[in-house]
Amino acid sequence: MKLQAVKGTFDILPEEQSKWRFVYEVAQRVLEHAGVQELSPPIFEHSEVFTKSVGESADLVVQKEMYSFTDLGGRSLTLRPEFTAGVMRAFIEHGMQMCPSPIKLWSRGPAFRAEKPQKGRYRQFHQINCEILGLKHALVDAEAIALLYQIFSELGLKNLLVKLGSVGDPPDRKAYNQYLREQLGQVQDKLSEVSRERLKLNPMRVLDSKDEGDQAIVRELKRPLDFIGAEARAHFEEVKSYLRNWDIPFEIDDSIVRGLDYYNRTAFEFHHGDIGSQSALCGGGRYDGLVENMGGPKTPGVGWAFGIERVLLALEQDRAELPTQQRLALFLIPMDDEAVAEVAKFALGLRQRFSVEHAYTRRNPGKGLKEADRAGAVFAALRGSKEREAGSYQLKHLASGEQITVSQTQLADFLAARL
RNA sequence: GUGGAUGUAGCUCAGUAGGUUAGAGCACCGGAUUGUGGUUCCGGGGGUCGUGGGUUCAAAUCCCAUCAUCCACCCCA
Repeated sequence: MKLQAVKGTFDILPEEQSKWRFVYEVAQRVLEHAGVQELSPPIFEHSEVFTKSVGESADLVVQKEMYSFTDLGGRSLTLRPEFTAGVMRAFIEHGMQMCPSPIKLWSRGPAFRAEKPQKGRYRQFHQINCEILGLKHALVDAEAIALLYQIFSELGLKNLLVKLGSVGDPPDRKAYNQYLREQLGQVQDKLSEVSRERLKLNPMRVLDSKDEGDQAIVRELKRPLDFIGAEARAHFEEVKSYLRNWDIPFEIDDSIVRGLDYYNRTAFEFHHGDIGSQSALCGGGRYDGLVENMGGPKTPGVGWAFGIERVLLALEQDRAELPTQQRLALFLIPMDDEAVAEVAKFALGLRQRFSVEHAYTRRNPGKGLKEADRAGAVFAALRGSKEREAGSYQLKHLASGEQITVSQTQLADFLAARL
């Protein structure tokens, strides 16, 4: 059988690297300018790190999508399906609650879920994650959203849709779930099969149903927002007023829900108009109970993560200008055997300042220049017996064809002036 | 997990009423052109037609299975 990448995984090829770096660089700049520090947790953790964090209702769904294995020491380990749990574990393990609040942490890298692959949905995918811990203020929720908005804007994304909602505090959710069970329970036989299933596990997910019959029923019901308590409502209003004040456009989604138990109050998603069924670029929200759930000190927090694959898809869809590979500055062409060693040594010195490649065997000028073109070089420099006598190179600007003789001692400075 | 589409050269794709040696464009290599490139012209290499079975005198083509990709659903920490 021919070897190939595992289902749902892919190679990032050399010509694609620059756009990935672009996303990392923009995110890093925006986040670090805001005092967010990078924390890199391991790619795998004890399985309990993830099972503890997700809560019970999600167990069934979530566990079968995790890549878990037993190592040689008999430990049950899991490849991270997301960043939050690992970051929280690190936060607790290193006693970071002692740091001045808020503690802002970001992470990047691959994560793993055993889902059925599709465009924009892979088994190894890549995320940039951000958590702001230690404060309950609405200002922090707004800042988290603002950071994300700034990253997406600087990347050049258009057609962005920011959806904002609130899932309230735990008692509010309990009350709403109770309400849904009562209301939907009465019309159970009119619901789609999928929704009946959801009704058992997580009634709020019925609101997401795409079935038209379900939608008709759901439209008559009260929304999660109708159930949130006074404090959560005040918090929500405050988040909105910050965002308005900062000119960050958003729309209220009164039925926004979260798959996991640990979320409370603010929940948000960023969507992009047209990248197929996987339109969510990012999800995030507040999770005041999480750190405590995981055995740490009571610590409020807000976080988000976005998927790089989907953001790149969205950028392509928007025809955003992405940086291309950095061009090679100079390609050295040895025209006789003696020159091969000369250009190789010359290149070593020049590489302190420029990107320089050379041919590894003798070339006649025609071949050499063709090769320089293919390497994408800005300049080519030819070296043969005449140049050796003069201690020089024939330096050629490939785009214009302009060519001059430059002494080898001055070539670096000449290049620096012209690039 | 459910339903559907697709799979032929490195890439994009032709090629099926089953029938010599499976094609094109791009890319690659060589030559025209041994001290000056990108154009042009000529030539060349590269395929067990995703894989495995089956039907047949004969399969890229028909049937079954399997793997992979894509689309919708599902899920989405």
